[in-house]
Amino acid sequence: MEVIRRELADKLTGEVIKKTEILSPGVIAYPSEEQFCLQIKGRVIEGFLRKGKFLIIALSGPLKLAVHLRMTGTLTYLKDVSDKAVDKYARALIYPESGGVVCFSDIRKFGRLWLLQPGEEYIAGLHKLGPDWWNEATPGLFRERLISRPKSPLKTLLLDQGFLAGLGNIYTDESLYRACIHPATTAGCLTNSQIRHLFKIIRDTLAEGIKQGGTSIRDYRNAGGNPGGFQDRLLVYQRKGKICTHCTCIIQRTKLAGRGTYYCPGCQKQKSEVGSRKSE
DNA sequence: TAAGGCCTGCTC
DNA sequence: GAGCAGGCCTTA
Repeated sequence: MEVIRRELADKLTGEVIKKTEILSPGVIAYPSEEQFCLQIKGRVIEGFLRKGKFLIIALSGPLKLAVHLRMTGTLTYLKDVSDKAVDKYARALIYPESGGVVCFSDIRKFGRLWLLQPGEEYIAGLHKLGPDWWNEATPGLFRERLISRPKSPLKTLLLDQGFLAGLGNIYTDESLYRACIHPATTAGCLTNSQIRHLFKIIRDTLAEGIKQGGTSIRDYRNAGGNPGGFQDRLLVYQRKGKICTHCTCIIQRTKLAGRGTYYCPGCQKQKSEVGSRKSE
């Protein structure tokens, strides 16, 4: 989402919204489709913010357009408005006055848009988000929050958007692998130096993902409609049965916090027994 | 905290 | 046909 935010900010800041087409019922979470189209028309796009996995488009008024892509959503800016350019999973189209179209597509129909007045941020659940991993988190804050939930497994905490916002399943597994920490390790088991190390690894992993333009295992596309490159750099995620890049173990897949979870049984030892890598 | 639900498509 | 998928909400 950070990749998309940056691209859209470059292309669309200062544009005026001419009209909107809703192609799939239910894609507008709030307000009604009719009110959404009515209220958004003529607004100036003033800026692009992000909180966790939400994109927040600041509009004149002031209004906020919040977008969540969930699993398979994409938000692309197309210069060509013809039907050929808009894919069959397009759910909503937003037309800037100067041409082109912003296309919200979503195979699984989980993604949603909200048009919010000041004070209505809670309707999209924005108030439940913890500090953002990229913009707001600090090692001290991370430590403080880990201490408050000592019995929770790290996999659960890192995926919890109310704990700290922005990490999904891929970045969680990749970060824990890179930090040599088993995903079931409980927060209370970490030493201060491990906390600082994990914090740095998570930020580095996010930085690499952003630099690579995101992770396109299947459906993710950036705002230009192009795939990212981080999927080629994944070290554990979706590598079940393959050999660990650091030891001779086979990458395992299990289920934790209700999600498919990949780890190396050699590098990521369970709980109090923390793994290590001589090469690092 | 775990499971089910929302949806569709892909892989095995 | 079964199981899985970059997420998150509701219910039990």
